[in-house]
Amino acid sequence: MNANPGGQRVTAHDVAKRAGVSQPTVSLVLSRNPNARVSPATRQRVLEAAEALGYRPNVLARALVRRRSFSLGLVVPDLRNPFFAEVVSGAERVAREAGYAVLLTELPDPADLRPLDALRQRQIDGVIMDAVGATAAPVDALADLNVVLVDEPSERWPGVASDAVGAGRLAAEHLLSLGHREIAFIGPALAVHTFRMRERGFAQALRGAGVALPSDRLRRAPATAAGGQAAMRALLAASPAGRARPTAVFCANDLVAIGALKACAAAGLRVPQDVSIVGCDDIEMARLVTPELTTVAVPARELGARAARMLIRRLDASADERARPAAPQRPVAVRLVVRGTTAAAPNAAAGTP
Amino acid sequence: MNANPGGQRVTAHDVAKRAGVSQPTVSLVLSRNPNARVSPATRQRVLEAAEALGYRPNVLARALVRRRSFSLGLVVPDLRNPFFAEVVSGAERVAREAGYAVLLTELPDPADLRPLDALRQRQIDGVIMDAVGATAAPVDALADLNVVLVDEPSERWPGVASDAVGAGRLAAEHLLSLGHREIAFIGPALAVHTFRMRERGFAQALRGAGVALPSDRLRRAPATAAGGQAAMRALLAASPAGRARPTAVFCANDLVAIGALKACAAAGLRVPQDVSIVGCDDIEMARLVTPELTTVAVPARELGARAARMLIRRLDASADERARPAAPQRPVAVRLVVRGTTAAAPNAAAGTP
DNA sequence: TTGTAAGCGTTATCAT
DNA sequence: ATGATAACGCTTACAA
Repeated sequence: MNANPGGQRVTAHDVAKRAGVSQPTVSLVLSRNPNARVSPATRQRVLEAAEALGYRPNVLARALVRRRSFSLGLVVPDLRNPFFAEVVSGAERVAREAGYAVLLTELPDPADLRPLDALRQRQIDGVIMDAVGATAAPVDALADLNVVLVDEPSERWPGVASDAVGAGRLAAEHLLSLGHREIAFIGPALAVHTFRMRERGFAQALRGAGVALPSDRLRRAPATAAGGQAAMRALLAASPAGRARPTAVFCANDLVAIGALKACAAAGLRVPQDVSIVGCDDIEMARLVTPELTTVAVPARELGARAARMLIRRLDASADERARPAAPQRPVAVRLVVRGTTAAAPNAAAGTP
Repeated sequence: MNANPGGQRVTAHDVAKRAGVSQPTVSLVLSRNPNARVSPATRQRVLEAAEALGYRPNVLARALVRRRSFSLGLVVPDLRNPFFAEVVSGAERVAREAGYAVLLTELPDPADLRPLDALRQRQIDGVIMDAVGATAAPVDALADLNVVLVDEPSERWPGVASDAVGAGRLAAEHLLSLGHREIAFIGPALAVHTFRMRERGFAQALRGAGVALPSDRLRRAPATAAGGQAAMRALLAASPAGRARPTAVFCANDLVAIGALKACAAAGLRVPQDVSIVGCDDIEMARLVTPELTTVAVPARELGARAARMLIRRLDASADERARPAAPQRPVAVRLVVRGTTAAAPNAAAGTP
């Protein structure tokens, strides 16, 4: 059983026979560098024979002898997160157009690194890893593998990242320019680098403008809609105590912001009249909620595309080039997208930047 | 250059040398069926040597000789569509746990089938294709390939599908039971089978209850939020003519429904008091809009998982088993999820089923 | 310019 | 029970 389930019948040998040449000649004309010179006549015959037989080279065999599989691993925690889906989509497109196959794997449990091993056994030329807290565990699971990290800086491996500090700053400047002074932040614990930087950029910009971000206005929550909802609820509940309710909130990503938006609606607060909300990422969903979410757009797809390009460039480079650390990349620019969830602070003259 | 970019140093040969056995013996003890008998002593030595050297078999070499790559193609039109992302996620998990690699490729242009060829050259054992209108073009691009289709019935290849007719029926019954009689439908052109069936189930159930679905209440629109928004706007604009405005709308998927929801908000209509909306799919977004979307849940992840299981089962089957058409699968069940966008019809006693 | 020979790292079929 | 030996389909010297 299992005789040839994959299909694939005709080999370079068959083509050679039909063209009346030797098998290596077929290889020479079909796959190799253009400087391998072969007489136009035989080249023609080989091409015709290949065409006639519908020959498709066996990439696995080629990989075996060339020790290069032209395939890339692509590792994300969870494809259902729209941000990761964008990254994957961008990376896949670049890889495909460069002739690389993409071996996709989710890494639901960052402690279980067997998926990485499976990729290595398949002789991937390199791997793109997104937000897997790569700083910690995988050090030896990734040993002697060409790695490019997305949104997770590392001394050991090159990577691409968005301008997370800038994202936080943009959000802060926007809210400040609308006259907000009572401002809160909702974001996850500091483990994930990108979130940490967004928070830092935001806090710095506030501080620079002389606006405080006291600890009771800094809520930690999982980077999900449910997390944002709960945090916003807590924020609103806590406020009556002494201080005024915040008039604006920056959320570490759009899902959190959308959760916060729901919490406001549930509490009978109007957005943006009573409270302004700014998200981050600009996932599709941001345009689908009502009011549409003001957010900082992070080009996730471009991030994935860049990661793939960087990895492929490194693979094409010589071994010693690859050995020395890559020049740090400029972070990918982000931009503020003003939509419907932000407005001038209540009881304050706007436009005082 | 390009010397060994993939890593991978130690081979079965190295293990054999260290264990003092022949290389095939290593293969025998490590990879093969348990009925291959080898003395406990040598087995032990081989295992130790492999462990010590950190040996990882080269799956490509294995694939070459076994003519079985243990890798699957996974083809979707667009990963950024959350429904497809779910399908991919489900399929990937099953494949991974069964020891298969997943070669993911987007097929942005259904007319350009080169990505399929790239997969075939990599000797995939089979391929899962989602909603690629597989009925038309790919017939020979998929020739002698093990194919499983998702949500696209075909006489030629087996597949998995959700109960699309049932989805439409559930939506209709829900609206009817709420007392709605002035009902509209928004969906894309009839090319995609699943959408066609949802529409059919919906229309049939209405007809069965003696409720008409006149052509001016059947709007065609792309299966996107923008499409739904435009269609809903048109629906509201057209209504004043003679007939009463519809009190309820069923949308072919959640994105369309969310667009419709936005159009209602823009028109100053309250949902669900003035108009009820039902979506289909139950993507995450459905719970994030306000009010939360009533919808028919389609287990997309389960769909992907089933497709992978079906494909793998076929691959494990004998060639002649595979030759005869697979028994048609029961469609995956769907279920109504009542949330906030549906309510009793205005000016009508509810609960008259 | 082209054919011959060797080998990539496995598995599979034999002997022994 | 284990070791030679021959594939698998291709690329890459090296001869001719």
